[in-house]
Amino acid sequence: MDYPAYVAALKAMADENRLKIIALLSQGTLCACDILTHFSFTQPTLSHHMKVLADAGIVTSYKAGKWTHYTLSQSFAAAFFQQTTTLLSSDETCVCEFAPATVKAGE
Amino acid sequence: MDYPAYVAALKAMADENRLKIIALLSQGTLCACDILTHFSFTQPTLSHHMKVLADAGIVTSYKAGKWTHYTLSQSFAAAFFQQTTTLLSSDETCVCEFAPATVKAGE
DNA sequence: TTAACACATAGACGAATATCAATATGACAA
DNA sequence: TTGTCATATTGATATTCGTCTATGTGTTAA
Repeated sequence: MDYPAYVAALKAMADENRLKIIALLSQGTLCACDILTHFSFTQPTLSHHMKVLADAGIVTSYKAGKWTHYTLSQSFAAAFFQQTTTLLSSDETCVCEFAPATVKAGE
Repeated sequence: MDYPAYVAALKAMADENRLKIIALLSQGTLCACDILTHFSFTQPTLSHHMKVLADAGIVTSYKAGKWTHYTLSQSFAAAFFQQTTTLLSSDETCVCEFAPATVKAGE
């Protein structure tokens, strides 16, 4: 289990506005100006949120003329499902891989 | 789609230490002292993390003598899977429910 | 070239957060 | 009762984060 990668995705998703952006993009590609019409924050704030989502690999983007188009990454969606399943399924043995710590037997 | 509820879960999960606590608890119930042996932070910090997880409904707890036992909530796991599916599946029409905004047709 | 548009970047500010040391609470044991 | 153990709470600090205004960059149109 790659905890840092999964945490990065969770952090990027853990904002209501970014979550709604993801929901919008799950319907298909949109340009920034179209996304912005659904929210009340400013354009620089949207630009910041899109950068967070792009840095986390959640969305991809390409420029076409004046417009930047954003698309939800399908490989992200697949990886996120996989990691969620790995985390919450009890028949995984990945749990103890992250810290031997000081687990002394019988003490 | 209950965005605030899903965001609350994501925020609580978006910390590497809490994620590892969830992974530990996916194997079964543990007391706070057992969880603590897997980490290098202090006991008050663990207490804080467990409160965050409990407040988000991710874990439940009960006291037995001196020990507090924590268990991963199965209803949380089910709800989280459901919400993740709803968010990332493109054949959902829940996307536009959160903000009519100023989407003027043709302008 | 000049203006308007779409978007990004810089810098600032307040709020939230992760952590710690110190202390409190409550249960059990001697 | 007194001490020890398990856990929670308090208060402080450093960092991160979401948002804003102001400005920069690059594209298209007149």
